[in-house]
Amino acid sequence: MLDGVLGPGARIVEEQAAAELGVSRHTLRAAMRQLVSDGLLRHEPHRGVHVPILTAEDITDVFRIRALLEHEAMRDVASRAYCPPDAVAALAALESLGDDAGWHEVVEYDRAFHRALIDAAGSVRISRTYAATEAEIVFCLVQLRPHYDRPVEVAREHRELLEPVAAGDVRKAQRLLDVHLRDAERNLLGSLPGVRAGSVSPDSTT
Amino acid sequence: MLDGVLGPGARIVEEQAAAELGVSRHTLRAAMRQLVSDGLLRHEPHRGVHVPILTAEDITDVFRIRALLEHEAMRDVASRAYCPPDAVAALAALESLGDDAGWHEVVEYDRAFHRALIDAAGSVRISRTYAATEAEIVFCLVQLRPHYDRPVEVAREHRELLEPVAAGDVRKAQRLLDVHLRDAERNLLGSLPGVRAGSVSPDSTT
DNA sequence: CGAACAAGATTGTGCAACAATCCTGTTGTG
DNA sequence: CACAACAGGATTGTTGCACAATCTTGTTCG
Repeated sequence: MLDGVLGPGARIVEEQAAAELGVSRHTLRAAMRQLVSDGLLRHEPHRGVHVPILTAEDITDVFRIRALLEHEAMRDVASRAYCPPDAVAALAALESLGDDAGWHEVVEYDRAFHRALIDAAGSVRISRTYAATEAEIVFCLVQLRPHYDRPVEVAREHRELLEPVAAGDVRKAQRLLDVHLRDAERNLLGSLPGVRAGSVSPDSTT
Repeated sequence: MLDGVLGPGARIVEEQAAAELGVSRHTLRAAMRQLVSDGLLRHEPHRGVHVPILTAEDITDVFRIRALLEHEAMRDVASRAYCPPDAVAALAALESLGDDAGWHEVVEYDRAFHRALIDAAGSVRISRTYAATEAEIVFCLVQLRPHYDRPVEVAREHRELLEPVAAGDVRKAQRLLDVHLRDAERNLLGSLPGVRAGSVSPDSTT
């Protein structure tokens, strides 16, 4: 629905958006309610909904709960030395990607890999929470368009991540996951503009 | 909205419920969507929403993510030796309760205590996730009405929990929290009826 | 120049209606 | 009698229009 076509901070006007999407206002409101509860939109009473502007704190916070969930899943999976088939498939897809692969493809398989790990933990509530977090993660990616490594690099890193899982080496798996997530967070924070154009608060020099 | 008046498994018919609450179907659907996203109701397309029936797996799952969130918050708070004022207040309220205090009051302050700990971790997403989990926890409590200790017992346990937090003893705080949560889970699982009356599946002896 | 005010825009909610889908009881057939 | 097809009612999903509540904006007046 808003895979990049709506800039951060953009306001969504119900009637206009409903007409654009060819649905009723009620239906649109229902859909937006869903997105608001997923954290993809912000809602203020009588002031409409708008695309949130990500701050460094937001990114840090997203990665905090992401790390929490993934570490739990990793501990669970690695302690059983269970290698999720979906993760293997995603890894294979990642490795088959050439250097000319699009950014979108890499992100897609990267997501699939991590999601496979999460789902393998066998908790519907962890999966559900991660789904919401994942939505915010791709939201970060869409807004920030960070630097990303060549597919072969990404694939190598994930293969290294999957190795100790299959071997049942919990400690090593956790350590690698920690590095992996910290790298991703740093990558995102690095591409965060210091001040977004047009939104400087002119309070001090009135 | 459904603090016990709606039994587990009960189906909610939109028109009827809307009339009862004196609101429009749209407003009711919006409210139910919210509750569904919070896990308090289940929704199946074209088949309406109904109050979920809790299984042992559900309780285990709820407590799994609850433990995850609380341990993270506990680690954060205890490592700073920070004693959340709201938790202290909740504890004081808990200690002022006599043995004749109602079940509802005890639960209320118990919730406030744990929520204070979570909020003190300073992550809006962790707080948000915990809010959803908390909703399911009280849902468990409402459905199962488990045995609960005398208020003075509950207060003592929470005071013991808060002590190492203030002292900055992360390890001890985590250990006590672990015991606390396992006890609560066991308590709930114990009060889970083996087979709920009226919903036995008559598949085997047709 | 700033505050009160009015007009317009937008959201929040309601009512009535209809298509799509599900559930249930009936009917016809072997 | 058992069973499948079918028709009817019930319920959900969506739509359109309407109006009150609230916010925003531009204007006027002191």
